[in-house]
Order: sequence, then structure tokens, then C-alpha cells
Amino acid sequence: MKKNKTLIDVAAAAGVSKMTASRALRGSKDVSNESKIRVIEAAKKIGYFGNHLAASLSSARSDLIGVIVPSLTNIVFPQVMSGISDGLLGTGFQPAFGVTDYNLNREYELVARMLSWRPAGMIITGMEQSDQTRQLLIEADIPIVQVMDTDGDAIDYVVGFSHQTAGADMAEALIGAGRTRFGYIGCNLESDLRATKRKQGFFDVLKSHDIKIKILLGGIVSSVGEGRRLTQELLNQNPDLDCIYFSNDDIAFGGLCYCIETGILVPNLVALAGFNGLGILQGFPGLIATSITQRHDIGRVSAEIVIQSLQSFKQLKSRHLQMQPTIDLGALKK
Amino acid sequence: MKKNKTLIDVAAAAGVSKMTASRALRGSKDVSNESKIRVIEAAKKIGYFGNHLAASLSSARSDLIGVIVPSLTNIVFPQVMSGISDGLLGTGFQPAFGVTDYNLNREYELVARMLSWRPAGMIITGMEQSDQTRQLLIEADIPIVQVMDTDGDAIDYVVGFSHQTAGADMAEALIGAGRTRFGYIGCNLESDLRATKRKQGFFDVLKSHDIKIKILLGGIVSSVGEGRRLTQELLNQNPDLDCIYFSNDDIAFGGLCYCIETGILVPNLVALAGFNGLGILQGFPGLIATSITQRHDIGRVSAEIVIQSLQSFKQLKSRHLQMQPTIDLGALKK
DNA sequence: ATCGGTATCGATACCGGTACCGATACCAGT
DNA sequence: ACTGGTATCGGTACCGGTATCGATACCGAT
Repeated sequence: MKKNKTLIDVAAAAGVSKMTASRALRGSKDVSNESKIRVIEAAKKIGYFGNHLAASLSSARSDLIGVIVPSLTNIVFPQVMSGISDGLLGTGFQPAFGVTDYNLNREYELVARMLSWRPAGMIITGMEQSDQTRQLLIEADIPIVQVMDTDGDAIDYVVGFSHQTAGADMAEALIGAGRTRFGYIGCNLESDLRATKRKQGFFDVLKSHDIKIKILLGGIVSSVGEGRRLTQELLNQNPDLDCIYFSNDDIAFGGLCYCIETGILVPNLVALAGFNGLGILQGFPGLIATSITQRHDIGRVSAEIVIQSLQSFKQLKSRHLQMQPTIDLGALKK
Repeated sequence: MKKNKTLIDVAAAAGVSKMTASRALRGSKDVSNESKIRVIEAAKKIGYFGNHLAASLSSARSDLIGVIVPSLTNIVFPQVMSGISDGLLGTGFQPAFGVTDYNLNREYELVARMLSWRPAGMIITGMEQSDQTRQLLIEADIPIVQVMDTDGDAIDYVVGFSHQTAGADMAEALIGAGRTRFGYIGCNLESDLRATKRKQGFFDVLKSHDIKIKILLGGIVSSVGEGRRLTQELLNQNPDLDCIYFSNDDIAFGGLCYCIETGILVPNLVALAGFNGLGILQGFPGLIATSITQRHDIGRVSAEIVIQSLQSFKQLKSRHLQMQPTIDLGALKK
């Protein structure tokens, strides 16, 4: 008797019809209290768990929220996913995650595949989907939330911040702290479009101040070890730099490790700046300037937006939730 | 015309029957090349993407592999998930992730919910499911892989390593390196049963050598900052320690940061040992001893096992894949 | 001309639920 | 006694696919 139990089995065990069993299990009110209890106990007894496939197909709605992120190895995205998970907790909706590996074709495949499960909504990272992908999402006619980034054309809802502005703000802050000889270290910029936007914002400000900048680009893996290696290389070639902006906190921290080990005073001699406000920075509190982003909140809020959009027939007032990373200069502020 | 396209729409557009359209899109061979092409083009033209709900319901099989992890904020699990994602790539199967937050009730709910989507297989973290949960998984009659841990009773397949042994091995290695005055720092041990097993293995060996150990337990967040704080506290109270074992690399690294900042020589004066072999350790190569685990491989292999188990009717030879973390003592080895 | 075999296709019956509508019983009000 | 309303339930028709089997056409072989 390996076969999965169906609603009919439950109904038979409870001595009612399939419909009554269905209503009882879903808490519909057209059932007497007595038979509701009988059905629920019967279901528990025979080990019945529903069939979402049939239920969703029949009711033309599902409780899935599709979530698409570019990467799992960058801790930032699991944190967003965690926020989504929390935001969905207790709502009856469930996230379904997909990973694109920064690949637009894979993103398209993934979106198509997700939509074929008829999710109730979608949360997708970034603003740079292909036209094909956008078309799919628009025609799906469900709430779509693009997260993490606000620089670009929105499909529907947007929750995030401007990376361009974040980069610019950090440049202003570092200049304001008296730094003049800048270096930049970045990894994976071809794929990580948001890091590229920060770089752009940063460079624009330096340019407007007529400040030159030494650039060193690394490979596709953005890691502490890579940051360490790149920093050594950049400082060896440009010993006079007094500030380095990194594409994120991981490689910035690698740079810090190199400086500490070789006795280069941070931030007195060289200031280091990263992005995200990762927990790793607490290893040496205050030594790395960073823009603190609300990854978890972005996830939670975007989940809440999907739910609200599904529940209220009237649309939400604002479809564009702009957040503001807070700059933490640490020991650099004077 | 917002309505989603169905197979009937495709069939009409291609001038064939629903069945022929279905066969054409799935690459079945009972279709002429001519009409296959017509159907595929029609589908593309009207923007048809299938309905997995209907397809899975009808064919009584789905291409979903349920994956259950305890946490997303601990980088280790996203790495496992990434491995699963890679292992499933190109197989036509898709992972569906769920997070339990180390909560057994939530794990049960999650498993039940996942099973109601009729997944083709399940990958679940750890060996300590509740009886109720195990019952569900067993009755589901699909391949189940428990990952990361091998200490306990298997449900079906197991891919991982013994945390007990890993802890014991590290203890032997540190003793072999001449350390005699031990401390232990751990976080979140109530929930993180695998960390507890490592601690147990570690303690057992020390006991067999008649070595005492100073214990300091932290809160539920296992982070670099927490490791730093706890290390300071432990060393202040026990300045004579010459070795500290941490429940993982994150807090070990926090400890290292503290030692470096305060000029405590590592590993000469105090040896630090963690667990996992995280990339973060490359900030100061060789200063922290660790057990390098194959998170990504565990994910990939477990995905492959599920697929193989589904494809071959004969069962795989071994249902128990025991891996072996490699101990890296770094600068400590003499 | 008849036959069997193969290639191609369509009609029908499901898969396991839910939406919808109709049936029944029972009660109070006139 | 008859009517109308409410509470509770069951029958039926789907949802959008796939499995299965039968129908048709066309071929070469007898």
C-alpha cells in the first residue's frame, strides 16, 4: 500500500463525500463542526498530505513565490533569500528559489520554468533582464518585484537602492575625509552589473573633482584571498595611494588583511572602502569604510509587497521603494 | 487577452490536435518532422510555456528535487545548495529549496509541504529528523539523501562525513602538534547538532589523554564579531591557554583578528582551530588550523545520486557515501 | 487485390483536486 | 399546511496536461 493517499481515501475514512472532506481540510465554513473534526482526524490517521499539483491546477492559483538570484556563493543573496523566507513565513506562501549564475540565457530558462509552475508572484534580482525575459514576466500578469537595484526600467515593483548613487556617495565621503590618491580594485565586473554601477558612480565623482584613479581588475571569483592578492599588487605598483575602493567588502577585507600583515597602517596611511556592511568587517571594527545595505530587509519587504499586492485588489500606492545605504566611515571620520 | 496560453491554443495555431502538439513539444517520436516544426514554431510565436502543474499531475511524476537546509545565513549551506544546483544542471530536474531555521516543527511542515508537490526526490540536511518527519519521507517512496552528516540512522542514501570523527581527528592533530592547554569556544550548539558532535568527538579525545579544557559558549549567532568577543573573554580569564578549538571557521577567524590586534602570536603562543576550510581563512593564510570539508561536492554528488537512483531501476551499490575532511594545520605543522 | 506492418495522428479517459450549483433537512413565521 | 431561509452536504464539470488505444494512410510483399 505504497500509493499516496488521496482526498477520496480521507473522505471514505471519515464517511463523508470528497467535497466535504475538501472543505473541512481547507477550513471552509460550509461544514458542520462535527464532520470537520472527523475529516481532520481521518486525514491525520491515514497520513494524508494534499496534492498541491492538483489543488493549484484546479483553483488556477498557487502559493508559490518564484525567487531568482544570480548567485549563492556571494553571501549577500542568501541574506536576501533569508529575508524573503522570513517575510513569507506564516502567510501560506512559499518561496521557490532559482540561481542564474549571472547568465542571461539561464535566467530566461529559469523564468520560463518558474512561470510554468504558475507562481503567485515573482521576485527577481536586478533590473537587467533580457527583453525576452521581461516579456515573459509582463505577460504572466502576476506581481513582479525587482530587488537590490533601482537603476533602470522597472517591470512592476522595485525594492532596492541605486548602486550608482551608492558609489558616488562613497566617493564624496572619502574625498570629504581628505583622501586624494585613489585606487580601485574590482572582481567579476563583467557579470556583476551592480558592482559596475557603483564603480561608475564612484568614478564620475572623482572625475568631477579631477582626481585620477589607478585601476586593478581581478578574476571572476570575488574572495578575501583575491582581495589580498590584488591589494598587494596594486600597492606595490602604486605605493603612494592613500585610498582604495573595492567592489565589495570581501575583497576589501582581503586588502585589509594584507595591510595589517605588512604593517601598513589602515586607515591612517591607506584608507580602504568596500560595500555591503558584511559581518566579516567586525573582525577589525572600524578599519574598513563601507556602505551598509539592508539585504535582509529588502528581501522581507519585497515578500510583503508581493503578498499585499495579491491580497488587496487595489494597487499599492508606490511601486518603487528606494532604500538608502548608510555610509560607515569607521575610524576614518574625523 | 491576458489569459495564459494552453496547449490547445498551440494546437490550433499549428493546425493539429492537442495530442500531436503535446508530443511535438516533448520530442516524442510519433510525430512527423513537418508537424513537429510547425508546432514548435507556433508555440514560440504565441509565447506558450507549459504548465508543470498539469503535466506533473497527469504524468504522476515531477522534475522537482526538494532540498531542505537549516539556514541560509551560514555560508556553508548555500555552498551545498550551489553544488546541488550544479549537479542538477542539464538533467531536466530542478531544485526547490526550503529553510528550517534549525526548527524541527518547521522542518516537518516543510517536508509535508514539499511532498505535496510530489517531488521526484529529496535532499535533506542532517540525520536528526523527528520520527514524524522520517515517516513522511519513508512513505513518500522517492529517493531521499541525507547530507553533511553520517552520524546516525540513515533513511535512505547518505552523503557526508562524521562530525564526531572530524572533531576527534582535530584533537589528535593538535595534541600531536604539542598543544596541552586547551580552550573551546562554540556558538549555537543547542541548534547546530553537527557542531555539537564535533565538540563531542574533540572532548572525548582530550579526555582519553587526560587533558582538561576550558569552555566558553556564545549566543545563537555564529559570527566573526562574536568569535572575536568570546576569544577576548576566554583568553582574559585563561591567559595560559595554548590552543583554542572553535565550533567553526567564522568565529575562529574572529578569534584570530583579536589575537592579531592585541599582538598575541598565532600559532606560536596560541594555536587556533576551526572547521570547514572557508575562503575567509585566506585573509591570513596558514594561521588557523581547520578541517577542510567538500561542501560543494557533497551537494553535487547528492544531486547525482538522486538522478541515478531515479534513472536506473537497479539500486546503487552503496547507499552510504562517507567523505573525509582533510585537516590543514597550516603554520602549526612542524 | 489482399494483407500485414509502420508511421502518424486524434479521441477518450484519466490525474486529484476545487468551483459551482443543486439537493436535502430542518426550523421559524404566517 | 405552506412558504422561505439557513446550514450542510453531494454531484458534476472542469483545470491543462499525458497515457493509451484505436483509426487512418501508405507502403511493399504475397
